Amino acid sequence: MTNPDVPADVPDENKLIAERRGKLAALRAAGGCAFPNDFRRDVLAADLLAAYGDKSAESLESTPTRVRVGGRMMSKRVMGKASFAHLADRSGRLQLFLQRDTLGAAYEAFKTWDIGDIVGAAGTLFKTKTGELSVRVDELLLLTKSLRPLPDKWHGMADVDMRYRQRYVDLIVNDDSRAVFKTRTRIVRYLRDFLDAMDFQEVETPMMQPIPGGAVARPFKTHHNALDLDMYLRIAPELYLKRLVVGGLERVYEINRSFRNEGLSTRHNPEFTMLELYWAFADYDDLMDLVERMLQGIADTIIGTRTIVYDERSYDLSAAFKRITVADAILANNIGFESGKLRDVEYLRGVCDRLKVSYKPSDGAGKLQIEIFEKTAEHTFMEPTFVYAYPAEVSPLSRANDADPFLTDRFEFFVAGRELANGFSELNDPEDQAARFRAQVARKDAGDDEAMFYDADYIRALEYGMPPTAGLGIGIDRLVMFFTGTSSIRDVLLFPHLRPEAD
RNA sequence: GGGCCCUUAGCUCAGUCGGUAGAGCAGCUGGCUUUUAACCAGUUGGUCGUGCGUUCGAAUCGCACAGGGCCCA
Repeated sequence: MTNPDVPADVPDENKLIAERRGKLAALRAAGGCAFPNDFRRDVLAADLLAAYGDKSAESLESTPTRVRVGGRMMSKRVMGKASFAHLADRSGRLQLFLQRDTLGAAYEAFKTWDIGDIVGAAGTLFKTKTGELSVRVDELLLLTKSLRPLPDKWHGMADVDMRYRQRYVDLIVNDDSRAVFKTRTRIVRYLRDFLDAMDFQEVETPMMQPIPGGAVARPFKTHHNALDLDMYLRIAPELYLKRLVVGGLERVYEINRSFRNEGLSTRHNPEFTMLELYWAFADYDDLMDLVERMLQGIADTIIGTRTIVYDERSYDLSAAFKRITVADAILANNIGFESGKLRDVEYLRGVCDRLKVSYKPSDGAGKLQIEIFEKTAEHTFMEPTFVYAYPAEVSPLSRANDADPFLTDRFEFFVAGRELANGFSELNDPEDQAARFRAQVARKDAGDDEAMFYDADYIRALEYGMPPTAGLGIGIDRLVMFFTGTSSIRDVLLFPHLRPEAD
């Protein structure tokens, strides 16, 4: 019953693991290689199912097909002198049929193998009585012994905490988890193809920055020893990408991580992936059209339909997306709001008080408008909607509107009540930009630790002249959430950040 | 940060009124040459998240802590 080869020096270890460790020890003791790396497979499960799944049992018998397959054993059914097992490789699953009469000693060995072991097998294709394409195996090898038991084959791994902490187990066991990450990869691939086709150049800019810029957020701080220099993990690549536009790279983009020192939630991870692109000789109207085409393209190409179901609601991406100004959104969602007082600081403070929204004495009408907007309007945008004409006060990098400099030519894009994208015509007036940086520094001095730093080199770059440019940021994690129907950002991050595991 | 809920075998979960801990899967032993949540018989496995308390007696009641989930800010 108990295996005599179980080592004595792991007394506290789980019995199931000890059992498997004993089998591995026996394998080593028998000589030969316990972890061989000379088995080569010549085909994947899914390719076989696609090519031969529809063939009749007779045609498979009359023209025998030899295959070599390998993967993780996911199930094992021993019926005396014959057995079935399912093998999973990166493409899918395939059934093996094993008989003592053909395999001999290897068959007896197989009976001691465990679910989770990595095996290699060779044989010929056939169909079982129930019509499942299978391999009649005549060569069988154990390639990697698995020491830890996998979760219940039927229920899988349900504990969400464990799914995030031990993603490798989640990926082995949960097909839909694997599918989400496959879709994520394809969406990112699509975005690159889309932009490459428009002659955008993909670049990589610093993630460690002496002056963090490009967004309003609290940064992570770190230190470079050799330079004895405090540095920050970037909160956005924006200012570096626009330096490149100054340098003549008229169409650039970057898809990579930014870092913000904020709390964790179902919508926030401290590191997250953003697409940022900068497009010279274009404005924010062009960006809205581009976002529309991008999302429709993802729907068509990756999802296969423009009707996206998210959180039990369906969203049709076919029609042109709605467009509404921040001011109109406030008026539409605050009954009795006096439209003539949208820029009246005292009036806006009164509205904030009624809404129990906190604000700072230094907040102007623009900032107060956004507080009211975020509290009352933002979550109402279920259908895909561009909200535009953001106040200059909260848009320190956006170009002022020509007709009304209180506003900027900026939009944010919402769907399912969540912000997915932020775009604007870029501020390329170096004197205006310098003044806005000074205003941000004043906020920082007043205690706003999310306010921006003054970036003198960025001003210097603008002074060489940046062409009229439009810039866009898209949160890739949230985008993937929307298209995969997942409700937590942790479901679209392979290794989301969690509190450290207790001992 | 606040409120509510969860934590029991490797996994998925039961556990009544406070009275010495249960199932299925996995494992182990035996049987079974076309099964597919294979089947049949037998069987091993527990710091009931951690600590303190109430009690003759705590998985169960109370308090604190840890981790997680949902809602709110």
